[in-house]
Amino acid sequence: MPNDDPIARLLKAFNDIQNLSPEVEYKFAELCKSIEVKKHQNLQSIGQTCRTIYFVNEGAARIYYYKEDKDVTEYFAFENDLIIRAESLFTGKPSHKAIQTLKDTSFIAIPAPPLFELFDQYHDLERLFRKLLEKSYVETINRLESLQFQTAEERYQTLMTKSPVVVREIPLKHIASYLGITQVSLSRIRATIT
Amino acid sequence: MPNDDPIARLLKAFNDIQNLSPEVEYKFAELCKSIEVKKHQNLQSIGQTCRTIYFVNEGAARIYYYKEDKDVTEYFAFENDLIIRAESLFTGKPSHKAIQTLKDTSFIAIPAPPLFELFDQYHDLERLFRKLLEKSYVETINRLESLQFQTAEERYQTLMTKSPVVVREIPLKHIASYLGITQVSLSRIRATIT
DNA sequence: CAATTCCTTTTACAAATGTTAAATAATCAG
DNA sequence: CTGATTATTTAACATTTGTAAAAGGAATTG
Repeated sequence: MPNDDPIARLLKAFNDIQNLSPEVEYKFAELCKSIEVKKHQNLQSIGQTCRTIYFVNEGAARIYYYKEDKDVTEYFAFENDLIIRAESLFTGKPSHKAIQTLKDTSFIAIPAPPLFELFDQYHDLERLFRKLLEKSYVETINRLESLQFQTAEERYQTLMTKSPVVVREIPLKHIASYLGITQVSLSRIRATIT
Repeated sequence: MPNDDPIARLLKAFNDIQNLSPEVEYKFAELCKSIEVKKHQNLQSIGQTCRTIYFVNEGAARIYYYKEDKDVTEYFAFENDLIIRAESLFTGKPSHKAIQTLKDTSFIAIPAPPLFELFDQYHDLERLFRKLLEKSYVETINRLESLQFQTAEERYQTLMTKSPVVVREIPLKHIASYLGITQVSLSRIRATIT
C-alpha cells in the first residue's frame, strides 16, 4: 500500500497503539470512506445523532456548539486525530454540537454500527478503540483539570506549550472559547505576556 | 450468591451494561478484594503510580489534588461508581492525585495488570470495561462543557439537579473546588438563590 | 456537656474577566 | 488592486470571582 493512501497511513498510526492482523486491517479498511471537505464547512451539523467516527487525514477541524448564541469550540483535531461527538455516539442521543473544518480537510469516516459489529469478531480491533478511548479520556481529564483551577493566562501558556500548532494556526476567537474565556480577554493576556 | 456480597452486587450492576458469562464472573471475582476504609482516610496517596481499579461498594470517596496548597476535588464517587486515577493508570506515570474517603467506605479493588491480562481471554470483560470507559468519558466531556462556559451559579444549579446526593452529603468546600470556585463564592451563590 | 475543632457565612476590598463599542489590522473576493 | 469582510486589539466600564479576616454554627471528642 502506498503511504499517501490515507487509510494506509491511518493503519500505520494505529500500529503504534495496537497491532492489528492483516485480516482486521482489510476488514477495517473496507469500512473506511475518504471525505474531502472545504474550509469552514460543517462535516456534521447540530441536531443529528452521531453515528460516525472520523479521523483527520490532512487539515484541521473543530467540534463546536452554541451557548446562548455564542460559538464555543470544544475540541481541535489535526492529522491522525480522532474526532467524535462522544456524548452522542455513546449515548444515542442527538448532539447539540457540530464538526466544522478549519481549512480544507480530508477525513476518514467510519460508520460506527458496522465497526462495533467487527468488534465481535476482531478482539484486537476493539482493543485498539479501547486504547484510543483511554487516550481521549486522559486528554479530557487533563483539560478538565486545567479549566477547573488554572487562571486564563496559565491555560493559555499550557496550550502554547502542549499544542503550539493550535496557537499558530487557529483563529484567536476559537482559541479563546476553547480556553473558556472571551476573545477580548485572550487579547489582553497576549498583550501582557508578549 | 447472597446479594449483600459486594462482589455479587457489583457483578449484578455490570450486567446492566454488558452480559458476562459465569466463567468470566468467576475469574473476575477471584481478582477482586474488598477493602474497608474509615472516613477521611486516603485509599491511595499522591505520588504513587496507579495500578488499581476501584469501585465504591458502600459510602463515598473523592479524587483530589493540591493546586498551590489548595485542596481541589476532581471527582466524587458513590455506590457502584468506578474510581480510578485515569491519567496515571492509562499512562503509567505517577499520579499527583489522591483518593480519599468522605465517610466510612467499602471498596472493591481490582489490580489492573491481571485484569488487563484477563481481557486477552475474555472478550466480554474487555467490552464491559470499554463501555465503563465510554460512560466515564461522556461524563467528563459533560463536565468539561459545564466548566468551559457556564457561570458558577449555573454549574451549581446543574449539580443540584444532576447529583443532588453530592449537594446533600458533601462538605461545601469540596463542592466549591469541584465546581472550580472558592468556598466563599459558593456560599455567596447559595445566599442569592435561596 | 464542655471544649475544641471544623465548616459555613459574611464583610470589605482587590483582581480577573465580561461587555460593548470603536479602532486597527489582516484576509478575501471580485 | 481595491473595497468589503473578518479578525484582532484597545478602551472604558460593569460584573463576577478571589482573598483575607472575622464571626457564627455544627459536629466531634474527651
